[in-house]
Amino acid sequence: MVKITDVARHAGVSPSTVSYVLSGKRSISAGTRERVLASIAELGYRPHAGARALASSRSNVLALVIPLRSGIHVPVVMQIAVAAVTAARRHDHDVLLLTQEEGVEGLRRVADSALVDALIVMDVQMRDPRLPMLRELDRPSVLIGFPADADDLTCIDLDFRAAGEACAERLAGLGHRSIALIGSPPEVYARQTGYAQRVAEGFRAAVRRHGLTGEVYPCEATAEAARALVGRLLAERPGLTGVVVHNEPVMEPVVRAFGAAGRRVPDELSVVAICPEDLAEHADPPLTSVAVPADEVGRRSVELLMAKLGGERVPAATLLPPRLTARASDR
Amino acid sequence: MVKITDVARHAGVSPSTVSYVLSGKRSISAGTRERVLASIAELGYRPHAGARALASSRSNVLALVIPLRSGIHVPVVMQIAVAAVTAARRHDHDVLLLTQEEGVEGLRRVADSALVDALIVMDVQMRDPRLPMLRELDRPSVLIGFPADADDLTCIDLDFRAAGEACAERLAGLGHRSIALIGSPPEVYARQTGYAQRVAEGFRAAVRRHGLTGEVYPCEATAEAARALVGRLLAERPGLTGVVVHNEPVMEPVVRAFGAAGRRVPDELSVVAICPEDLAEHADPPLTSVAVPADEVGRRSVELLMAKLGGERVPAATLLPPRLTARASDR
DNA sequence: GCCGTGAATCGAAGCGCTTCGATCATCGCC
DNA sequence: GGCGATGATCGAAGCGCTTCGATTCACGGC
Repeated sequence: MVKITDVARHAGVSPSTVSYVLSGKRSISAGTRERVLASIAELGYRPHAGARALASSRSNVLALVIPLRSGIHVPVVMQIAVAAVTAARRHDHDVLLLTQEEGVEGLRRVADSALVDALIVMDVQMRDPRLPMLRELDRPSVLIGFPADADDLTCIDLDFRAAGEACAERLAGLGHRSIALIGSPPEVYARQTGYAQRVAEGFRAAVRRHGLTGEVYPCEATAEAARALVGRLLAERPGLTGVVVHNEPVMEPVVRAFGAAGRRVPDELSVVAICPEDLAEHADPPLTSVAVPADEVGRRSVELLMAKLGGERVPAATLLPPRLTARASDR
Repeated sequence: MVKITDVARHAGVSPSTVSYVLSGKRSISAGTRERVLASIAELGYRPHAGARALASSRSNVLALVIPLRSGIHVPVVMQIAVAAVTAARRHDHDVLLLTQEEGVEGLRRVADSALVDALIVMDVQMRDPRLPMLRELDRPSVLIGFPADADDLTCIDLDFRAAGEACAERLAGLGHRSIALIGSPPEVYARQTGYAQRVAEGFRAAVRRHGLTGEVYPCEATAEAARALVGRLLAERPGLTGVVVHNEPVMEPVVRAFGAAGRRVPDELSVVAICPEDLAEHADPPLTSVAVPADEVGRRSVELLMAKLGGERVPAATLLPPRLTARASDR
């Protein structure tokens, strides 16, 4: 293994000079910098991560806690994770993967052992047991999702309330009077996951404001459940002309089931989805949708953490505004 | 921050004794051990990860490289990742997440900087550019997937050839004479991803052995593509009575499309899938399938690495035998 | 009663890096 | 022409842990 003293000797400088070349924390003459960098390249030197962490009390690693629960759409989680890793690398950091299962204790472990400098926690619940721990930790964190009592914690997410609202508004604007929201699986509402409730709230608010008929229907994330629900809607809500779907695995089966019952999309039924952009684009027909900006959530979580690590103050709440893209599923 | 000297003082022993209590590398009297453990608990001591890594030249972190490519089923990747993290924790290790994007250079970086002790590389291609690097690295690695030239590298995966064979065998055993394999998207074959080719090989071998009619049909991972392909099969292969599907997003649309064309599953068409167990179970009808054992792959990758880190010799190839579970989609 | 042996513990060195103060040369300025 | 500033570099301390002798003590065998 080649170490900093090897580089120093090879370049004819002291180890501290090599360190300063690498960190840029003191000025170094151009000539010396060149020589040192050349030696580093020639010898293939990589600073020892542990030694660096020990001396600088910075590990350059972020923790990312991913959810394991049912009812959440796995590709979105993955997309956030990949975006976070990519963003972290741009800031010369790496990402340590933790599962929900590790719980509160896991957060304390990686923080107290100085394994990580900061934490990103996904799928935060309204009353999340991890919040007290995150508050008392000496390391910065960012929550993806909004708990009931966020106050001093830094949170980020799509503004799901506004998203639900925007979808209902869209249908109202197109003249629909009887609409429905096909939402997350019942267990997601049951465990007080903020985003599902907020979509429903926003939806209901717009329904009220426009004097529409509109209900919220939770739905299991299976094609079968989707078909069953569509059957029920056809029976109970004969005048239904517009549907908002916020449940990825169910979107295509819903469109198909309505079609099979003679309610073709978009001619006899308008559909608006809340889902990742690519899913809406590649659907048949392409769906008018509010994008779930997973990439942006992942990337900005990291950027918030970097700012905090740099001593900057950041806004406590980052609510990404919904962007609705009109496609071929409504009229 | 509480450190080992604090614990030592509190327990009335030397730091080295605390260290030996924790590592178990030397014998410690029961009384001393008790006292030290009590002090650790009382003070809430956590060894500093960086210091430990520096002194012991072990970081207790594994790298996991996940794929980003299209055509691979995201939930399987996630399942492997979660299983790997869970298994790693059981062995007191953590997992660092890397993306394919980091490439060969990323592997060298985390290995040479001693950030990780060992590596797991997913989605290995037949001729994978990362192989030479992995060979010359001084750290152990495990590949998920089999490259063309694996020789000294440790690899693990489902035996996809045997899986393809088992599915065709199953249909042959039920008396079907004209069958098809609906496979991965064309780009997956094009980039020489071993598993897709191996399923096809196994399928063809069984077809030949039983004198069946059987072809392989790549298929994009969209419902639309599935319906188009089913249309084509109905036209080109009127005598078709059995189908093997190895393409998760397409399974349900295929069953539906055949059903819509009057070829109900299982009465007029038998379907056998290669997919994760839960997907097959929750399909409608539940599908006879060979399980893709993502959990086991993740878990055993970690166990192989742990064995290697412990100096044990491990088999170069671990081919998990396919397990076919009969359900309601064939007869 | 002495010695060898093994168990239990300690002290000190050292892992590879960062960082702080000190040193020394250079420079512009009054 | 001397002086404070500024820039460039060095040396040494120290980050918190593991590990390698060395030391001490108790005990059994002869």
